[in-house]
Amino acid sequence: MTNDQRPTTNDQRPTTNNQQPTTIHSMDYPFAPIEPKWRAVWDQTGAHHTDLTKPGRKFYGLVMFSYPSAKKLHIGHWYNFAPADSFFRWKRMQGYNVFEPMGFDAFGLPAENYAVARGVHPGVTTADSITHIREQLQQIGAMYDWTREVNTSSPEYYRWTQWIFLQLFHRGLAYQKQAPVNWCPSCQTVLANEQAEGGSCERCGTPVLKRDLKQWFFKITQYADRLLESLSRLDWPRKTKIMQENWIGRSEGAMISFALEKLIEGWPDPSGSGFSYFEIFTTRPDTLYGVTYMVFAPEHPLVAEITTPKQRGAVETYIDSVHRATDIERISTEREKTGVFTGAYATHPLTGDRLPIWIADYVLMGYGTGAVMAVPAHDQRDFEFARKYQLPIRVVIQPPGSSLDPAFMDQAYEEPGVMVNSAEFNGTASEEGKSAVTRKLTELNRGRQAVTYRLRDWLVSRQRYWGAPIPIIHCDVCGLVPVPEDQLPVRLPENVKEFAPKGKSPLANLPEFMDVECPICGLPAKRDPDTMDTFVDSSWYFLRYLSPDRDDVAWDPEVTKAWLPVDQYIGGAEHSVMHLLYARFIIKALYDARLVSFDEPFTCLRHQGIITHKGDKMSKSRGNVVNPDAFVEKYGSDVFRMYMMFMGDYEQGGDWSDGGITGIARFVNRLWTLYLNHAEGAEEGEPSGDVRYALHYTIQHVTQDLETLHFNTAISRMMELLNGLLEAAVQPPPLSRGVGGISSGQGGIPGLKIVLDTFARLVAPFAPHLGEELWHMLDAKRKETDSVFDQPWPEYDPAALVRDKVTLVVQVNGKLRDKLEVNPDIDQESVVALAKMSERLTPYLEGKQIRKVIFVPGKLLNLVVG
RNA sequence: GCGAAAGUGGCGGAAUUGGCAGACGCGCUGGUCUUAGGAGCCAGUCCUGGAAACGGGGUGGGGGUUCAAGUCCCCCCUUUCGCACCA
Repeated sequence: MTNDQRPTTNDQRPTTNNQQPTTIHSMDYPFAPIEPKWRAVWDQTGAHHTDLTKPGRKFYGLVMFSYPSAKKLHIGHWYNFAPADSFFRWKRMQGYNVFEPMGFDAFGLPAENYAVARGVHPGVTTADSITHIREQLQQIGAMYDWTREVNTSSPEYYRWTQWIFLQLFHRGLAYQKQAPVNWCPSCQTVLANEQAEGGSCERCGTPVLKRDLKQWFFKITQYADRLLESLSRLDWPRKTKIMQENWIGRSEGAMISFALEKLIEGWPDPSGSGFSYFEIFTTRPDTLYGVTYMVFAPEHPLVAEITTPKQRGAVETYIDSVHRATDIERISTEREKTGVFTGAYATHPLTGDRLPIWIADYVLMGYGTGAVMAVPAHDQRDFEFARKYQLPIRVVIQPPGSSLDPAFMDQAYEEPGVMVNSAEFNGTASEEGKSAVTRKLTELNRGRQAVTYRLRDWLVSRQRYWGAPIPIIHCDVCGLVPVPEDQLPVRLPENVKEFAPKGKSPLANLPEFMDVECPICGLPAKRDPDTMDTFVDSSWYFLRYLSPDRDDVAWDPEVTKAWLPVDQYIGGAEHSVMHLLYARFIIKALYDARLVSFDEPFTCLRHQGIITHKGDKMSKSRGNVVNPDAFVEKYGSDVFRMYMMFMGDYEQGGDWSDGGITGIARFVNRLWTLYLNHAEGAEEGEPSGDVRYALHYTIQHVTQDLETLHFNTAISRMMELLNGLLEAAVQPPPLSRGVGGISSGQGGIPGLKIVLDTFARLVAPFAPHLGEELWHMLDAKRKETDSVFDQPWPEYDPAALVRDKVTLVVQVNGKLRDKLEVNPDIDQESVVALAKMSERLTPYLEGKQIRKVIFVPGKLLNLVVG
């Protein structure tokens, strides 16, 4: 960015006498009548109703739908929705057929907790909230196609959520299993792993407990590799992709079989040796010779089988204490590792050594096989444990150029090195050793190459009322029986009195809900009392937006094929893992079932930043919540939304301050005043000179900035244009002013009409009501039903951006010493000649030798002298 | 501990490929109009010396590369976010 390109800078302008404005009537932009007027017109003309049967150049613009957990739309919603709408409106003016839907993620704990707190049925409070929020949403003036609104808590919607569950069930992707799961004692329900990050409930912050319960899972782990692999095809923030990668947590290594010293029923004995085998996963098969003991997770099913009578008491006491600990305590890395010996031994697959088997809480049942080989010399956790319980430490990887003595080690050596004490592998580099050892184990049928993931299956059942009932019937004879599709939806009973959480689903206490006939055998059977995780609802809402009224299918295949995937998805980064990963999984599963023709739902994703207030996240408890309504009422919706865009980088977020909004209000007033005074009778014809340059400069930059969601700088560029126009229109400046300014050379501005028409179109996506109003002010013949949003987005003419004079910076020894007004394609020789003549440069050049000349055409000359 | 991003005036924030640091806005100062001004308009506003012209310094700290560094490299500090015994 160089000054000479700035349309409004005029640093060489001579001071002029103050000339009083003659035509400016200062008055405030009357948003109060104007904004509702245009909203009514848009409603009337169906301006925001997208004809989905004629996609044309389609553009599916999506924001994360709102969560009616309270009655109010908060500033975070505005910050997500309003700038996103500006982007989508711009797309529309670029000629895209834009579809911008809105709906309500109305099921779930927050909505239910809100209802419970007030003793009212969640259906009532939700409907109430939706009514209020919809009104507030309408104030934004966004292009929402309200004819396609969805509400995930309506039977018309959750019927199809249940249908999707059944599709997964039929494909073996929805299954029930008994497992230690996260239990939130406050919400009285189980949670998915993603919702219990760090051991606390994602909703209420309560530490979660482990409970062994039978629950429904979606087999997302089956898609781990594909979820990982197709990330590379997505235009998503790098950070979001990394988070998903980390969450999936692929790691390569080996599965290795260790023999027990006895035979246990149900456990493999492939060699018929009379001993059972168990597997462990390791990423370091090269350290296999350094194993000195084995560790099982306390929950490991073999523990009960192998524990010797002598150790039984200690083992049981230990397991008990582990179960009482919350996950927070258990996973804290601060805490010293604890464990206990089981009395049992395993046999090393290569050396035949006896290895004591311990249980310890640092081994997690949910990862790998729930058992590990312990190599204290080369794994810090094993090292700490071995030191504490005086277990042997055996060095098998030697660091380059030195040797390790276990007696003097104060931490494990985890880096690569050379294998030692490893029989035939001695001297092998550890990296190479990984595959060499795995190969040997494979030959001996005692191991294999393997990949494991951190990702766990998605636990989807919830012991709560306000959700979509799981469409499964439990029959003593037939087992798990899917509810026949023609019987969907399984309606959530409405006349429930006690929906507060009690540890099991409130539905379990309703015989009229629970008791059914088995659809297969006709005998009495029970419904599943649990409801689905809300993230199931939100994993497919973008499909339903396209066919919200269809009661024969979940979505219209033709329309879906034409409109999806979503072209631009905008929402909070807090959904980087959960919602976005779940939705990707559901879409891939539906793709495999040939129910959709795309396997990634969101081609391009961006996150808005977070708006803080006084440095903190806004929250009721901090008392720093900014109420958008107050500002909308005072300044109007356009000013409010533009200020949010102007505050800073959209993807960065920022700190709210009341003061700054006046800057935008002034801008809008000044712009409005300009049109008020000049719209009528503005000079026809083509703009020329500096005005033409400034206009095209603005078009270029606003366009570029919108492309990258840099709303703040786009608005700055428009402010510069306005400042320049006001100066030119109000005070015809002397001819001699600097190149940067707008000068007409006469009283008026030639081509002002075109300038104003273009400006109205530029500002329209940012301030839709204002844009519409300004555009209509320009031509009395324009009907109310004509819309600026049906006008083409202005295009800049590169020729208009070519200047006949540019400011060339002259440096001496890298320091700025002069500026020259020159022809842009002037050559080095001429510039040096000009520089030598410059009086300002004389003191720096006199008596010196020019040793080097650096010339950047049209920009800079640097003379190195000495 | 690991991973990612960021640190620029009183404040929010701008600055293609390294090429005029501080655009735009808030706030502040002075002026103007006014019964009044917390409205509008005009001028000024990184720090520092100077009446000015014009100098000197300056993008978290330290070093380096370069004619030239907010931007590239190395070390350090701080903040935010994410993950956190994942074998």
